[in-house]
Amino acid sequence: MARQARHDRQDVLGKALELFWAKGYHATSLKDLEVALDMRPGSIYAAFGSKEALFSETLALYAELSRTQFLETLAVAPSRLQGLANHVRRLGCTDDSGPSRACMLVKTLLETPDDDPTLRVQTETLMRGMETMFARAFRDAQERGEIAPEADPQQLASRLQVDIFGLRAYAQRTDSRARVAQLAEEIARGLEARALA
Amino acid sequence: MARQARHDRQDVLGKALELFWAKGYHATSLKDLEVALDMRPGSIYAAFGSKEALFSETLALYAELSRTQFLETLAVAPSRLQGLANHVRRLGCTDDSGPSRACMLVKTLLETPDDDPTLRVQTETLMRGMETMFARAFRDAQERGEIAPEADPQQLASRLQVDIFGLRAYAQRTDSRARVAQLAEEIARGLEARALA
DNA sequence: CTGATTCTTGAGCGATTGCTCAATTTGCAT
DNA sequence: ATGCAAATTGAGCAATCGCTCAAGAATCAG
Repeated sequence: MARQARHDRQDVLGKALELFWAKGYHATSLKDLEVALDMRPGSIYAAFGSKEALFSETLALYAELSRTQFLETLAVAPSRLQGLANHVRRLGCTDDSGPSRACMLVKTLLETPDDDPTLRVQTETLMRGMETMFARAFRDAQERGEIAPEADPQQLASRLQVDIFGLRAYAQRTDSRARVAQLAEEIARGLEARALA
Repeated sequence: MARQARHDRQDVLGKALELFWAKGYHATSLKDLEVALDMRPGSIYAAFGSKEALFSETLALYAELSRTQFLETLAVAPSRLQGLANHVRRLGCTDDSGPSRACMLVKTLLETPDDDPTLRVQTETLMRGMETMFARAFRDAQERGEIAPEADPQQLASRLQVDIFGLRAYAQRTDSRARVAQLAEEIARGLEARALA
């Protein structure tokens, strides 16, 4: 046996997430990371391989956290449709605690060149995963008779993702928390309006 | 008198727009610009002052073009509400001619750090201008009796901007033109559904 | 032509980028 | 204590970044 690592890997990833989420991939330098992670370049590269690989792990962590948050909201709600609506409401409450009001996946997608073979594919995959989760929730809602049987869960999921992408980009635009919350509320009500009876 | 400039300024700005829109501000290097503009660094700096200043002019041009495109669509339409709906439809038709499917303003907003004193403010201002234009169109529609008199034009404009931001980010995500067009159609129909009588 | 004026060039500046690696430090088993 | 192995360090590499400026090229008036 030998020396044990000074940092917990998950802690480090959390710190990196905060930084990358706030500044974006390109604008974050290794100097920034050295400070934020309290690690020297050698340690960072020993642990993660490259800046891109670290970012990649960070992005996966972000998606996992988002996923967990959504599933929690869904589990607590009295119905699937209510869960979906409350998820939107929750996204609209910009409690200023997060590193950015915008979605990290969207930020990454928009700053990744079309021909990037790695980050781009990963981002699209994670987004597709999110959408699939939404679609599943809508399908469940449908099977439970919450929404019309002729509705298309996949289509509803795409539409919801558009709304969420837009809402969070808009949240980055404006300083008015109230307006963002109002928009989230409107989107949420739009979902609830699909409820049967 | 003396030597005349080799390049037309508007042409150059157009080329720069194409590049910046496609790659984003950070990911575009001066080498890239030298190639795209067919200008050497000295000329670029003599003409525009700095990379950021050039980007800024480019962004303003983008906003102006967007504005023009919207007003044209609005002018052609049989009603204000139809014009707004058709604008969304037009955005959904990703003809692949543009440098990117996403909105350059959103791309810029999301890659600009919160504390950037220049680009950030400009981007927000241009976005606000867009929203105001939408609000005006909704107000006109209201005065013409196209939509309910108790509707809030400003709120409708915000909601529309959210949809557009989302739609175009989603367009960047997926390869399926058909789905993007379908989503645009759905958003457009949502607008038209507000029509009275 | 000459001179004046403006535009263009491109080598190269200092700073920063992502990253490497030999040297060092640390914690464990013995 | 001693030796070993793993973790950490930080000076510094090659490449690139945005950018400058003295020198050259081009176009006018005379």
